[in-house]
Amino acid sequence: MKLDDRKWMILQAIIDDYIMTAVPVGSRTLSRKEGMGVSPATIRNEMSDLEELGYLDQPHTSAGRIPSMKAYRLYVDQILRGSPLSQQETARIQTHLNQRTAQIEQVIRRAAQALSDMTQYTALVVAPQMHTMRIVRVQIVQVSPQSALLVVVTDAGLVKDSVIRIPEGMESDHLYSISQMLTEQLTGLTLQEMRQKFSEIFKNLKEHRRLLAGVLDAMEFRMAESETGEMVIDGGVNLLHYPEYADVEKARNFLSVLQAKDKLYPLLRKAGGVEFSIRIGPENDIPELSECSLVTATYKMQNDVHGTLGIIGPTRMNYGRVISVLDYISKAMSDLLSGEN
Amino acid sequence: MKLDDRKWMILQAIIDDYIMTAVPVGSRTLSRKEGMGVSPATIRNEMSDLEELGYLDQPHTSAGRIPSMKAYRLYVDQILRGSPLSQQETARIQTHLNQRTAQIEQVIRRAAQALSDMTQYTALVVAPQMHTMRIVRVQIVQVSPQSALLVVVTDAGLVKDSVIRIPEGMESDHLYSISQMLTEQLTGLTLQEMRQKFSEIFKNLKEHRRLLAGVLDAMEFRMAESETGEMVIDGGVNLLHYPEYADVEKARNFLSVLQAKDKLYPLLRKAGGVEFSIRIGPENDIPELSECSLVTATYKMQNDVHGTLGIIGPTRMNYGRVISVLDYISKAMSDLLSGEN
DNA sequence: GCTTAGCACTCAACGACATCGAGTGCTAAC
DNA sequence: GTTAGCACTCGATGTCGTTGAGTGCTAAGC
Repeated sequence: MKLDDRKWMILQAIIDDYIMTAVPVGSRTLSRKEGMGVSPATIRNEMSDLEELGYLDQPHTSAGRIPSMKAYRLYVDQILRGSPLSQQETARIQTHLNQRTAQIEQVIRRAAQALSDMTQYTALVVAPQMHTMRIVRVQIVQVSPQSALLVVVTDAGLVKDSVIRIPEGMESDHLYSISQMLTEQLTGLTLQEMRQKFSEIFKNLKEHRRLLAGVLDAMEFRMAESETGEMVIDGGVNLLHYPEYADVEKARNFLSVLQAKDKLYPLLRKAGGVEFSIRIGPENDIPELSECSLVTATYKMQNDVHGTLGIIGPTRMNYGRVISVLDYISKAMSDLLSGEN
Repeated sequence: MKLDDRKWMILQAIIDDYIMTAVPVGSRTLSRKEGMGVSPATIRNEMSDLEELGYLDQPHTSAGRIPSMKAYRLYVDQILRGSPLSQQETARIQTHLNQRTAQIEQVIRRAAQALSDMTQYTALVVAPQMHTMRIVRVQIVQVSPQSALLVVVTDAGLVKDSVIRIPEGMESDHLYSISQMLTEQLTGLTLQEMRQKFSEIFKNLKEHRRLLAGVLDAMEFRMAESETGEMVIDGGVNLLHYPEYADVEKARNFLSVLQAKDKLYPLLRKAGGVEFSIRIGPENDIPELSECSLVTATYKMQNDVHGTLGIIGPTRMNYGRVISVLDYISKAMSDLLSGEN
């Protein structure tokens, strides 16, 4: 099953060429290439072997060969760890990221922009999952007679806020003491655990039931939101530049999948944790994306909380480069998000 | 220049048909239609007249006619005020909007979803311009030793917040009194006027320069953001369903324009204020959108602050329906946003 | 025994060409 | 003023041969 050196070289050359051109590559083309000191005929023999081994596919009899999914898999496992980025490129990424990025939401959005800009594929970035974080502080700030801002700070340094309604006639001092109490009671709990605790709190503080119900409601809503909502997609249009999507039908399907964030989300989540994950073609479970590959990496915040960022592109994507870019940006994000906030 | 009844009826029939099918309509097709008691030949004569008057175009000699921009203009001016929506439809819109929509950002996002869902075109919604609003309250809430949440409440009921860094060792009480002072000083000012006032404040409170600089910075940033950033687009992919975008090139161009929000923004702004604005084809200034029409409406918040919502679709769009939907949703939004918050 | 030249074969892509049909404009009859 | 009839236009569609890149196989060469 192991490929000898020449087979491997030829396979690599085919993949490289196909990544560039998206056109099936034939023996002549290949033999003309630099450093390939053999005739087309020889290459044909080797290609024939490679096809039998399952590394090459032939769209139709009189066309060249294209790499199979198995070939990409091998290639990717071998190649992993792309060449480092040039000074220029890292600089370009930094200008993306360095634009006043205090809030996480912004960091995420900018990272997605940087990713799609640098790779010309479609970028996905998901925020860290909130329910693994622990509450550090809860504060309710009145902003009008009928509304207040609920601020929740977590141990990952994340600040989430939502406007809630409050019963008319609520006094500011009151809100303050309730905030104190909530902070005291909820500190150290995950948002999940918080839910149980709340029923307890409800019993003790009947008179503020309406207010507390609003608070709980808002927190739950935020959690639910972060199950699917906190994902940024950038550069969906990029893929329309590639011949794979010369057909509007396909283009539309692809873009529709991007729209359905709730389907995409589990895919990204699943890859979380490990440093890099590469899923080629049908390896990802969404049928509409069976002609795409998904490459993901992980970024970290404080206290082991982590999020995922990734690239979707055609299976023939430039894996080396994508990995380099993901590597760099994930590190940059981790630095931005854990050092401070 | 005024069209007699029959010409007008024929023109209308042509437009209706073309809106449905996107195929040039010929005299035979037209004469077969219900209520059109004349022969193809007669219609041909009328069409010939209409073409001379500039209401019809002919893509090529042996094809049917398509309505010109001038025809749409006439049609739209005549038709304005579409038929009201059915019970079912309004219900559908309400399920979109009624999903726990406290914050403006959410109302806007949901409205965009509702718009694109109901029309199957592309929806745009821009937030009200911040710099016309007046400050009602400023509050700084500490969330960690080095950071705080800056909350600004405006007279339109809008709440904007941003995380800012604060000098280490800042006391909570201090932040409170500074908040008080800022509220006092800035109340009633527009965000624009606020800037001048700030230099004054700077002089009086030298010791808190760093903090105040952070506050000013964040407020300015939010303002700048709201110049272009606060626009939501939904259903960009919808247009790919129409034959106008069967060509990927065109589809890509269109989607790219949507990406460039800063170009789109002035277009929407320009239409603000008036109840409805319809710009057909080249009437809007973006060349890439010369085959599209833009229909916009206005929604209101408290104190004369208003935002814009609109639909982009092919010139042959179903104007009647679009206007009905815009009308309904803009009113619903106004209700949601001015009644409360 | 591997490499390569030669050759017959395959097949998508492309262009030329005929056909088809929806649609037009014009004229003459109603 | 309306309509039937007719010749004409022209994009769309389909057929068919041609082209050329590519293959597999065989036999000669190193």
